[in-house]
Amino acid sequence: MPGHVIRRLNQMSTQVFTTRMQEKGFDLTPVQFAALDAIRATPGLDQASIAAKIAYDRATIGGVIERLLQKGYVARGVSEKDRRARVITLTEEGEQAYLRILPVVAELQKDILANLTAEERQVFLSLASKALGA
Amino acid sequence: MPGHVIRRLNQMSTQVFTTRMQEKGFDLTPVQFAALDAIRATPGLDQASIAAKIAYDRATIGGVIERLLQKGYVARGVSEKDRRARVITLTEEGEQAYLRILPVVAELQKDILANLTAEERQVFLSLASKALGA
DNA sequence: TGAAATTAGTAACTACACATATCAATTACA
DNA sequence: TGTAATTGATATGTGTAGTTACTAATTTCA
Repeated sequence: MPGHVIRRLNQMSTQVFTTRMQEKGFDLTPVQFAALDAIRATPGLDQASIAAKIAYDRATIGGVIERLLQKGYVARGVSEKDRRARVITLTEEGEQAYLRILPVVAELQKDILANLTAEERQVFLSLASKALGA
Repeated sequence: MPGHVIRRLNQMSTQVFTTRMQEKGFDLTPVQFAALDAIRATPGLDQASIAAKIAYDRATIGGVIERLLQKGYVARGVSEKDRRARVITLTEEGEQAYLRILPVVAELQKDILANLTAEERQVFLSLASKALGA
C-alpha cells in the first residue's frame, strides 16, 4: 500500500525533525523551517509566492508566518507594487537563528533514512523525485 | 532534502486519495479508511490496539473513530474483560461501504506512483519499507 | 490486601493542511 | 473607461497529528 507507507515515512520524518530540534533547544517545526528557508532565499516575497515555492496552501502559510512573526524571525510589510500583498523579510534575529539551525537540519536529514545505505538513499531520493514529477 | 521530498510525496498521496474518493462519491479520509480496514481485519479490537496497528496516536484515533461512528460504519461497546477499553466493531453498513470502497482504494494506489514504472515502484516500496525498519 | 504503577480513553492545546467563502485591490477587456 | 474577472490575504470549518494532563479502571507487588 504506497499511500500507507508514504504516510508512515512522513510521520517518521516529522518525528525525527521535531526530536532533534528539541534536543538542540530549538522550537521550529518542519514547515516553519521550510518557510524560513524560502524567505531567506528570496527576501521580500509575498505570502502567496512563498506558499507556491514550498508547495503549501495559501491559507496554511498565513498561520505559519504568523508564528514566525511571533518568534521575531520575520517581518511583514505591505508591498509597494501591490497593496494587497504582504511582503515578508527575515529579521536579524531570524538570520541568526537560521544560521544556528541550518546545520542541525542538515544533520538530521541523514537520520531520516538511517536504515538505508548511501546508495539506497540515492536511489530512493531519485525515485521519489521522479514520482513527484520533478 | 529527504524530509521535504517525503512531505511532498505524502501531500500528493493524500490529494490523490481525496480526489479519487470524491469522484466516486465517497466521504472517507485516508486515516478513516485505514482504521476501517484494521477494524474489519480484527473485529472487537480496542482503540489503543487499533492505533498501534496503524501507527497512530491514541488521542488521534479517538476522533477518527468518533467520525466513523457518526457515519454509522462502526459501533462502540465496552469490553467485558476490561471495562476501560472500548471495543470497536464494523456495522453491516460499514461492511457494505468497505466492500464498495476497497476497489477504489486499490485502484488509486497505482495513481500515487503513476510517474514510476512497475519496476521502479517495486524498488521504491521496498526501500521505503526498509527505511521504516520493516 | 492495599497502595503504587500502569493502562484506556478523553479533553485541551498547538500546528499543520486544505476547501470554500469573503473582502479588497488590481488587471483585463469590451 | 467602467465593469468583470482575477488575485492576495483572511476567516471559517473539517480532519488529522501529536503532547500533556486528567479520570477511571486494572494490575502489580510489597
